[in-house]
Amino acid sequence: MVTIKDVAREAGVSVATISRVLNDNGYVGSDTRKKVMEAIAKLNYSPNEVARSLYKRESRLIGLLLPDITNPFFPQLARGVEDELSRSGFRLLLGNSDENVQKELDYIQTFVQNNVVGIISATNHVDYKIYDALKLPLVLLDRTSEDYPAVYSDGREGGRLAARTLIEKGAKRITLVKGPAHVKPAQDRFQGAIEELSQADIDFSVLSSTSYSFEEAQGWAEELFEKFSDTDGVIASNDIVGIAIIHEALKLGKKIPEDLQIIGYDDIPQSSLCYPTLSTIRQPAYEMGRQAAQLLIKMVKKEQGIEHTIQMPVELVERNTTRKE
Amino acid sequence: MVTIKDVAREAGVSVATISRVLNDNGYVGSDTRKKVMEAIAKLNYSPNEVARSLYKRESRLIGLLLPDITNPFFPQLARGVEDELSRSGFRLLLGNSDENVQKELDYIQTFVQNNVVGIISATNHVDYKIYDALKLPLVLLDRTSEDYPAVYSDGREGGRLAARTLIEKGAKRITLVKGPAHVKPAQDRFQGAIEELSQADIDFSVLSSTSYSFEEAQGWAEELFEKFSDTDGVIASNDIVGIAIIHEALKLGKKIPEDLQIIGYDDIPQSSLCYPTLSTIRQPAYEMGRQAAQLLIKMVKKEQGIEHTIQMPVELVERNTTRKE
DNA sequence: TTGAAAGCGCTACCAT
DNA sequence: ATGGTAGCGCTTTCAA
Repeated sequence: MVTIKDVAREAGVSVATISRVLNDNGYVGSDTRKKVMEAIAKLNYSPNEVARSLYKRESRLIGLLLPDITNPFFPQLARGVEDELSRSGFRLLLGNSDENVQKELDYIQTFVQNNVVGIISATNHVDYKIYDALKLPLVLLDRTSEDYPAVYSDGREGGRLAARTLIEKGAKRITLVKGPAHVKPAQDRFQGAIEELSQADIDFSVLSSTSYSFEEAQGWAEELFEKFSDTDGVIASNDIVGIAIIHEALKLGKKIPEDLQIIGYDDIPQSSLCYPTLSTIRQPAYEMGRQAAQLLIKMVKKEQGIEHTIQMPVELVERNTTRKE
Repeated sequence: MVTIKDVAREAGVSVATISRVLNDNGYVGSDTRKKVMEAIAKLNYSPNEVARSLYKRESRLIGLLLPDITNPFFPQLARGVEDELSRSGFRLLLGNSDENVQKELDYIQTFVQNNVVGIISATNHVDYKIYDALKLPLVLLDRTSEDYPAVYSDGREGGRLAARTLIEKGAKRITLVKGPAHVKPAQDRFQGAIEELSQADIDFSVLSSTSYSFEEAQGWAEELFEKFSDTDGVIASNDIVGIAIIHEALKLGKKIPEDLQIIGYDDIPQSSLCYPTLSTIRQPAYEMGRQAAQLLIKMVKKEQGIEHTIQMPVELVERNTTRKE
């Protein structure tokens, strides 16, 4: 390992001088600077971030906590975060919590132990106490909060929009699939849908799905048609479930969207690749990730007048599981 | 921040003693140990990993370099890596390279600067020189290599299997979709398929797709049917492309699998959720991630008799885009 | 404009 | 069995 001392020796100056040119502060004579630059290049030196971090008590690392990167909504978020972060030279320490408080605690702890300069958390099973004790800038992602800065999309409006769309397009016996109770955004969209549905002259039923995993989605879909076989409009708790429902409906010989309309939530990439393509409420996941990263960076830099929460708009994406006019 | 000194003061012993109980080495009297434990608990102390890392010249961090977490094959890999790594107390520094050599270099550099104890790389646009200079344990993932330890699945056999399956199931005019030339595993499966196809009495054509992105997959699908409209069997370069092809075929009114059989590659989660469900060659992505992590950990621990490469088996998953006997 | 040296929090060696 | 202390690689005073 080549250290600052080696560079100092090579350039014939002190380590203090090397540090000055590295960080571009303090006075350095132009010929001295040149010598130093040459030595750095010659030895192919790059400073040890760990030593830096120890002294300054802060690294260039940011902790990102996700429920599960394997759920197709999150890679987009993660990518948005990373792209924005790396523009400012920050790197990502990644953890999957599986909505498990213990794992969440463990990750938060190692983030702190590694001097991360801030944390972005997209978990739902949040134990507030963890975060209250934290001295670090924190941004909640895909999650509303009055207590902490947060970036999320308008779930209630999304739910309303989904319901309104199905109503307008003539569905008469709507089934609303509710997501897991502990997942806050799932509840928001559910409430929004209920609201809209309640105001309309329309029959509807609620099916409760308690997870979002691929494996179980098919189970919910089967259950849905067993319990509500005559439904002609389904508001899915998210796109994964929506796609599973398409699948199951076709298996049962239903015509989409003639017999049955389906609307999903999220607009994950595969929603435009399934058949028929899934109409859905789009959350701008990548953009949400970017915004969260931007917000966090501002907090880290202690900029003034930072937004406390950023609500992103949702949007109806009409594809082929809903009727054209 | 509470440091080892605070704990020492609280417990009325020296920092050396604290360090001993922390690392469980050297002699510590049982009552002293007890006092120390109490002080640690009382102050809610947890050691600064950065200071540790600086002294020991190695952290508990591992760098994971992926082409793009947004591609649905990779979250599985990443999760396998993480789950295995975290069992041994390691944490993940994550980077997406976009197959861009400069980004790859940047990430590798910051990995090193942060004292990572090893690197797992799943990139294809590898600049060997980067890795040659590395003093760190390195495992290549989803990638064959004679020069470095690697974990990958048997792409050639996978390609053969895909072709054999279509031939056996009676496809007569097969179209083979070739993946991007710079993606090594894509070439392996392509070669395998060519091999098998060449040995059979069968007509086939090759369509070259130069990317794997969702956005472009549809384009390849359209192109495929423009150029080879009478094909009755498609070997897709991966599942994303396979799903796009299903989609396009249905749009054109083709019956699957009667008129057209399709076989994908990877077995990403959504392949069992599309309609009809996609027959495919499964790569055990999660397991590959785990194996890579295990291998790396062994290297880090300098265990003896470590495998140099691990080839994982591929497997035909028969679903509904191929005919039943 | 430059250098010497203290110190970030920890580990490990050498004393005792 | 325990304590003192040097030193990991760096940044930042303070002096010169």
